Amino acid sequence: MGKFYVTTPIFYVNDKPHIGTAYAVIVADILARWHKIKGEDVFFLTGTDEHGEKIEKSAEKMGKSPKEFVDEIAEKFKSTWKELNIEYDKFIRTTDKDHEYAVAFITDLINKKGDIYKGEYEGWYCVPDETFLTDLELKDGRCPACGREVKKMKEENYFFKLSKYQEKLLSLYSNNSSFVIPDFRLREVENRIKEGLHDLDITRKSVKWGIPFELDKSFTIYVWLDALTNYLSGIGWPNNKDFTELWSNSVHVVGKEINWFHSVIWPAFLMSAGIDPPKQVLVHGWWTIDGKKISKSFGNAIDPVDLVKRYSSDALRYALIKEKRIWDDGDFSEESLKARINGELAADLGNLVYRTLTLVEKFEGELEGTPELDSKLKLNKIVEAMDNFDTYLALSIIWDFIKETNKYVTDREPWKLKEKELGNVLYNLLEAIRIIATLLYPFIPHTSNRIFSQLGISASKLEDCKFTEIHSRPRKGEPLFKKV
RNA sequence: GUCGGGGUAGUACAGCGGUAGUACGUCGCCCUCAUGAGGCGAAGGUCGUGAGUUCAAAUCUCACCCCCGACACCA
Repeated sequence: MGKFYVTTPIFYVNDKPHIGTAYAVIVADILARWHKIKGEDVFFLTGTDEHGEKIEKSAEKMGKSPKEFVDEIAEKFKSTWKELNIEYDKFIRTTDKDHEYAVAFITDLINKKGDIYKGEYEGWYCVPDETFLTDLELKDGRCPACGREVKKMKEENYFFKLSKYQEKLLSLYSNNSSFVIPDFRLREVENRIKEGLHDLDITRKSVKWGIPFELDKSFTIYVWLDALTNYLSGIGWPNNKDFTELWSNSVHVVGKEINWFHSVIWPAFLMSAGIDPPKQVLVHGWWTIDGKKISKSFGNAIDPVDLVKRYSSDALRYALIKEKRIWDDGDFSEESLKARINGELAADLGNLVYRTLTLVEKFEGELEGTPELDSKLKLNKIVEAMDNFDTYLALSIIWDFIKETNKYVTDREPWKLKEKELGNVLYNLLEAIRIIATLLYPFIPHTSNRIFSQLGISASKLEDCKFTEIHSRPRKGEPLFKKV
């Protein structure tokens, strides 16, 4: 049986979940469920990144210990994912003991390889951002990220020999052109590497809230070596010996701002530790809200839980996927969400199921016939699109089939038919709906399950997406979507 | 600044060498099983600007303008 391992970024607990974080998790959930209906053995990992000075300070500001603080926020993330109907297998926290063990372990492997050295950093440091900066990076003498003052620093630090892996990384990309999806993100990273890599600082001296750096206890491990290792510790590395089967089928869903860390730094760490790189990094684009960038502080950072409560998790999931391709940027607006609920979910899909089941309930004959709609189903194209992570295209092709099915109703005018002729049309409609519900399951699982239940059947798999025989007696239920 | 993406119908996008397409919106028609749902049709674009290559350019080349992103802790 095939395996599939999908991860989301682990989210920094200094912030609440918003539409952007929710998006990465929804994409991963859709991929996970897609592989499940393909009959594969799936593992879906998400979690939270909980170390660092910012967390320490935020906790202090709220009069809490860092541990109390991160416990609370981790719960907030978990409950949000529950609202969004996210079916993850494990929620990892970087404060988990087994994760901390794995980080110490990989650090040791990298050190034994001779890739860690003590060096001296001289330059600028932005305290609130915990970031070292070069002269070039400063903007008007200030931190380019936050605009605050920087101070001159001369500090000993530990470095990872990233520069040593320049050629190896480039050959990883040329031997595996789909390592980073989409390809322009691979080129972006490739070009930057060709400009030259410099070694990476991997420790912090001033930060207490972190994993101790075993080589020198006066330091803690800085974010990337800690956070990235979650993808291994999440599936039981280093003690789980058969983690390789999952690992060789792994996909990291990440935002474009952290592509560099996942496509360059992470494989370099792994090469150093003697572990294969993940199979693929899927880089998603960003959302604007009503045309404006998501502001970190407040304002337009829409709460996904609020949207779910006012509409539904399926409506939100559908709208986010139907709005843009994964790697594109796009705009989210409640207006467009409503338009999709009314025009697509309610009118195309909901109404199709409802009108069909009304006809079925009035009909007393046999639900059997000859497949007539099967030629309209472009199953291969859907599978191909999904395998290329083009969820947008896949969903569009499924929707074409829904439209064809509605057209079939108009063309065959079942309200004028009776007996065998009517039974044949209803047979075609019910089988089409069953297949539609199956294909939509990864995207809108709750709705699919409601359709299955109205059809009187249990959930079906991708291999069942063909016209067969009907053995159940469907019963009409509530409309799937109400207009808003 | 360097690198990358983009600029196509009112809006969102696809097409990437051979008579400009899809969805939504707008307008008209048909249907009545259905959630005022469904189906059909029409209007609407000098494809960012300028030059070049070609029998032929949204598509290739060059220059320019504008928008967005990455540049080492923004999902």
